[in-house]
Amino acid sequence: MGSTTSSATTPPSPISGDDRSSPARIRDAAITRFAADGVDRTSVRAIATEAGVSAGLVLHHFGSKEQLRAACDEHVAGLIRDQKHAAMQAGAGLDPAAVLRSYGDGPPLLAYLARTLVDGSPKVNTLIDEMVADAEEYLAEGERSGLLRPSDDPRGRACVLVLFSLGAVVLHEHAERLLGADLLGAPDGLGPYMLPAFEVLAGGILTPDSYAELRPLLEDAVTGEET
Amino acid sequence: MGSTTSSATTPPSPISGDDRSSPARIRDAAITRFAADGVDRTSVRAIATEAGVSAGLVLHHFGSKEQLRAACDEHVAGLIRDQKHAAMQAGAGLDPAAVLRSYGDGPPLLAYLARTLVDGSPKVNTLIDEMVADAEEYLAEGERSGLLRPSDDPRGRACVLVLFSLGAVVLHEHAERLLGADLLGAPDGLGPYMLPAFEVLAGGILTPDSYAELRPLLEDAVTGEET
DNA sequence: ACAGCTGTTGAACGATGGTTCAGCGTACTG
DNA sequence: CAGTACGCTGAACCATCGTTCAACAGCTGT
Repeated sequence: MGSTTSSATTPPSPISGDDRSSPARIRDAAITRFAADGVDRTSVRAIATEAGVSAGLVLHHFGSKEQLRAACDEHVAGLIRDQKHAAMQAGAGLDPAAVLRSYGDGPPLLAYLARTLVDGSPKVNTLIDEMVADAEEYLAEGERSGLLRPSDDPRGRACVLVLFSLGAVVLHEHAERLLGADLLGAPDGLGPYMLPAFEVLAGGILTPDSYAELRPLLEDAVTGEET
Repeated sequence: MGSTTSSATTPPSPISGDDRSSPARIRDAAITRFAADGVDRTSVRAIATEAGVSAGLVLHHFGSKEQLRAACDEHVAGLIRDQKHAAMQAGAGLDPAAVLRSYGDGPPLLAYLARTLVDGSPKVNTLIDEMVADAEEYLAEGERSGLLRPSDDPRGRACVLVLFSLGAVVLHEHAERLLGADLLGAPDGLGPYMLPAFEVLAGGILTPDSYAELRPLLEDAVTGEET
């Protein structure tokens, strides 16, 4: 769009009110586009347009699309870590995705994470590992305080809870269609998902009697198959 | 690769022992490649190579890559429905993915489903809706028989359980890394995931006291935000 | 004022991929 | 045996995309 005739005092800040440096603008534009359309369906030119720069500048700053993607992974992982540590001071508990929904202004972190979780990325993998470790610690703490039931396999339980929570985030499109719940946005609109999820996770679905009855059956079935 | 000088009695069955018709071979090859690499990263030529035909024939039979993808969606959805109805005679219960793991010989249905769940497809969407409806029915039956706890929101509970189960399947790569569990293969190797998952889903993670205590808090928080 | 550096652009190149098409061989039909 | 239809191939076409490169503008130091 030609505002080429206007002022243009300095190369930076060519379009609207965004006075950050070009690399930062490009990185956030890439995160936004990657989150919305996926990495493969996003072209370097589309990122450049979103950032208000030329395609050449994107490659000039980041070398290649793959390196840009790696930079986005690292940046998002860092932001999520910061957000998480800030939330740990407060006391956001079990849901590892809860701490990310409050992030409103910047790039769409949860949507980017949902994409990257299925595409695969070493940086995000270690982030997930950290989430599991944090969850395990949280669960142990809740166990000590009498809030949570003890588990036969604390680490396994932490892994499963993280998988459940992030899996629902990855399937946010279906959660929207099935329940009308927006898992990516602000905590508003979470209710239709959060209430039944809490019911299931808090109290389970089995009656106490059938739990005691079915438990050894499953253990035998699984261990019997693993010979 | 010329075996053009040889026999070639009939155009079909050009390579190894696969006497199915070319469209069926192409469709299954596409399902395999789509499941392994994703739709975007799979070229028509790669599908043709996997099926042992030329790229032109793929488009000759299916019109376009997108129509081929739609045909794969429909075929996989049909196979899953058959598999599900066959399993309903037996009695495979809660886990909607369990019925698909037993499918060993044909194309990788679960892996294809995991890809398509995030890419989005109308055909698969209605399949998921059916899974939720089936799960709700199963849960109601278990409720009546005294096996399962009653729920304040039966449909919400069914949705959440399907989301958890399919979400874990979509994140099978992380389940493998975190737990060493293979969520796509045969029921062997499921143990490291299934045991803690059963523990969480069956009995919940909260102690009965804290459940009764926390429950109204969450309800107030959610409904209070939804004004 | 001159040289040099940095940020930036626009055009161009090579590769890949989806799609089209003319032609070839084989099987059925009259 | 002639003719038509069909399955199938290989080459070619065109768009898109990642990437490279020469050139340009503004700032900086001398």
